[in-house]
Formats: sequence, C-alpha cells, structure tokens
Amino acid sequence: MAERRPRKDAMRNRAAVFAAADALFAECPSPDGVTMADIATAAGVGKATLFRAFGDRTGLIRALYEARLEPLRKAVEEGPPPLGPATPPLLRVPALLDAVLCFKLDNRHLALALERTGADSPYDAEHYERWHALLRALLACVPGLDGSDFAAHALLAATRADLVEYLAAGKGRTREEMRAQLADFTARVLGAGAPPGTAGDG
Amino acid sequence: MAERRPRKDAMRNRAAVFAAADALFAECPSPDGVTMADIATAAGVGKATLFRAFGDRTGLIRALYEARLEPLRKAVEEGPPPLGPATPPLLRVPALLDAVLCFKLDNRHLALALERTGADSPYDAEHYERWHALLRALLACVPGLDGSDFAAHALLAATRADLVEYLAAGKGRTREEMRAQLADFTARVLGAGAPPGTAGDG
DNA sequence: GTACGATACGGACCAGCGGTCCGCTTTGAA
DNA sequence: TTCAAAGCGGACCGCTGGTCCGTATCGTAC
Repeated sequence: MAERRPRKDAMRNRAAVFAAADALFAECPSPDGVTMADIATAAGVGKATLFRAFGDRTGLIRALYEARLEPLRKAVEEGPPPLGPATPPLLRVPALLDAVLCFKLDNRHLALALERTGADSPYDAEHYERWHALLRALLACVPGLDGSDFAAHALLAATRADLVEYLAAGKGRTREEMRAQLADFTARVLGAGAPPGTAGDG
Repeated sequence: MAERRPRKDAMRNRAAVFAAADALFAECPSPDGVTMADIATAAGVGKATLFRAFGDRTGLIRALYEARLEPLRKAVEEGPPPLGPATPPLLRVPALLDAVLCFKLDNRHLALALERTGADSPYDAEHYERWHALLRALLACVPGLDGSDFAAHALLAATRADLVEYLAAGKGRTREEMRAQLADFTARVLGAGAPPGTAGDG
C-alpha cells in the first residue's frame, strides 16, 4: 500500500480551511476580495498550509466547489428520478438544468470564484466535462435535434455563474423567475422537433 | 470651449498602444500573460501613459475591444440586411448571432481578455447591454416564445468567448462547424412553431 | 511513559503585478 | 525665441500568489 493516512491535524486543518474559505467567499461581494492570506488567517493556519494542501488558489477553490457539488453529482449518477438515470431524456434534461441552476444560485460565490479563477478556463474543469457528456448523451436521444454536442454546451452556458449572478443580484430576478425562464428555454430547445399537436405543455 | 483637441503625441501614443496591445494579446495564449508593462514597452511608451490614457487595465482592454467592434456595431445599427434594421426578426436573429460568433472567432484574444478581466463581470459592459436589448426586442416578435429576456441572454451565452476558445482551440472545431451548430441551435430556439416545409430531422 | 523519525506547520520571505508620483520633455501659440 | 501648459516615463509603492526552512506536532516503537 503506497497509501498512507494523513495526520489528524492535517485533516482538521483541511476542514477548517474549507469552512473558512466558504464563509469568506460567501461574505465578500467579489471573489477577488478574498486573498489566500485571508483564508489562512480565518482558518487559523499558516499560508503555506493552504498551498501544501491544495497546490494553489485554483486548487483550493476547485476542491471546495467539488465538495459542495458532490451531493448533486451523486443524485444525478445514482439517485431517483427526475435526476437519476432511470428518467427518460425529455424529462431528465430539464431536471438536470434546473438542478444546476439551483446549485449555482445556492453557491453563487463559489461558482463565481471558480469560473473566473485567473487564467484557467472553466471548461477545463473535470465536472464540466461530466455535465456536458451526460447532457449530450441525453440530447442525442431527442428527435430532430442536430448537434447535441453544441446544444449541450449552449444549454449549460445559460447557467453560467456570472450570468446567474448578474440576473439575480444585478437585475433582481427571483429564484423562481429564473427557474421558470430556464425551463421555458429548455423546453423550447427540446420541443422544436415534436410534431405539431403533441408538445402540449407550455 | 471646454473641448480641447489632444496633442499630437498623445494621439500617436494612443494608436501605438492599441496596435501593441492587439498584437500582444494575439500572440500570447493567455490574456494574463500580457502585462501593462509589456504593452507599454511594446508600444514604446511609459507605463504611466497607459494608465493616463485608459484609466486601468480594464479600460484599455475595453477601449480596444470596442474599437474593433465598431464596424459590426455600425453594420447592425444602420447597415443593409441581414444585419441591418430592415431585416425581419426571424432572419435577423440568426444573422446577429452568427456575426457575434464570427467576431469572437476573429478576436478571440480580445474577447477572452475582456470577459475575464479581473473583477468585472462581462455583463456590466455597455456593449453587452446593447446586444441584449436588441436581441430581446427581436425575440419578442417570435410567436410562442416566452421570456425573450432570458432567451436573449441564453443565446448570447452560447457565444461566450471562453466557450468559443474552448471549442476552437481545445476541441479543434472549425469555424464553419461552429457557425453551423450555432445556427442549428438558434433555429431550434426560434423555430419551435414548426419551420415551414422543412423535413429537418434525419 | 518516553524517545525518536517522519510529517506537517507557519511566518518570514520573494518575485511580479497593477497602479501612482514627480521631475523632465515636448508641444504649439504668442 | 519664449514660455506655460500638456504630456511623458521610469522609479516607486502596496499587495498578491507562491516558496523556504527552522520548529512544533503526531504516531510509533520500545
């Protein structure tokens, strides 16, 4: 076994850092307002500890984000409908997008920090690939929908963190308004191939 | 007269800075790799000149971007169809989005630099408001399309610079592939009312 | 309980960035 | 030619992400 369990204090510090970072990002209006030194101080650890544990700022944010995302990921991969795998595509796609939107609303600060963390494209993140691959596969089942690959990107782009932030904080959109609008848009994309008369709901 | 013409050297320097910055951003893979000092050196001016002329880094990038965008803006506001105002909405919307996509492809470096310029949201830029307002107005004419406001945001999000960069550079998509896919997607959004005579699927 | 090697800690430290300041040069009109 | 004002530019500053190394802590073998 090359695996060696980390020391207790290391684990405790890791948890403390997560908590502190989460709180700080939540408080601060702009992710850039939160420095690594801030996080270290708030967590009661030294700066070097952050970098040792997470590599760099991006690594810390990403780790935190993925940790928060974990429940949703699990619900999608092995949970019950409408998120889980047993759901038919035409229902699952809107459910997925709605879940992503809600997650971003609930974790705006983190999503924002992640998506604009310096030089890294948000599209390089592993979880994006996951969402995209899944969505693409589902869209491929939709009749008449050409280019499911791009459509998946486009639909996910509609839930970009800074757009969500802009609409929610800047434009005062409520959560339910945004959910309804995204659902409308999604239905529009999904439903164009349906023969007239069958796609009744609005 | 409150207006006083700027001095010759000031104008010449401004032009030199534009040229240098454009070239540097085009060369450098990441916008962050281009520093203000780099631009100043390449333009043959002092750093302070940059800040005096443009306020800060964001101001410089924004000014450069808007300058490059100017022809397109004009074409949209007073040009001939399919971009100009005389075009019926169902034709103009795809034309606009295609034009935006092409612009971002042609100016990837600038668009990327602008959209992730530190703390500023790309949605605060004036030109975004312009595009959105226009698109929204056009979408409002599309029968059966609820939520033209959000739909306009979502369609524009499909042309985000980092997505374009990701698809073009990372995934090797050609220009024409991307144009076609965006056109498909746009048509899908526009055409939920069953496009006449098309046997599209298959 | 104690001694000891490995592991992790943390604050001083560094390079590089955006942004500012002030003495000097250029400009253009009298 | 003169001269005031507009503009210039490189030294300078504060702050950031990131690193280093002496030191404290942990887990273990005795």
